[in-house]
Amino acid sequence: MNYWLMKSEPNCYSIDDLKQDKIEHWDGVRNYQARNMLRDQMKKGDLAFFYHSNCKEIGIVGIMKIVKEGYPDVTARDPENDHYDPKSTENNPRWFMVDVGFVEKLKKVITLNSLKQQPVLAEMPLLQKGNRLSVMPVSKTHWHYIINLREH
DNA sequence: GCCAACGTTGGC
DNA sequence: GCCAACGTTGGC
Repeated sequence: MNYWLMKSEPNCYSIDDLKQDKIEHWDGVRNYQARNMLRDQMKKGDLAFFYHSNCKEIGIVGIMKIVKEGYPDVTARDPENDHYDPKSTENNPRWFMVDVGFVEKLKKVITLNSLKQQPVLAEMPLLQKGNRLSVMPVSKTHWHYIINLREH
């Protein structure tokens, strides 16, 4: 069982959207490192933090689970889509997505700032300088530590 | 294969 | 809106 953190800009797609949709494709990832994780490493049943980036209250806002493993991201082949990539073809798809299911919305956002205050989490990829990956792994230790920071 | 130019991400 | 950090592109 693996743990992940996945970023989304809430004005694009937020935890409230997922709460409403219950299950949604996690499409639009156009970075090879992130693509490889979506395609090769994410397994059904894995859990992931939903992270709001580029917004007023930056941080972890919820929990979701992987309900469908990596398959070709169809938005790459849609010329109308913002993430259209003409180099991705049906026989040789370049980009992948997974399906995620809503698990819970946190009562209170665990802010990026508060994560930075935790020495235990210093090694998290999320907190490393210049890390812009929109999908990244979370260690089991870090996962449980963060889970315990939740307010009930 | 190098690297300059450019685009994007995302915190502040 | 700024800008640092990083990825990608493409000429050579």
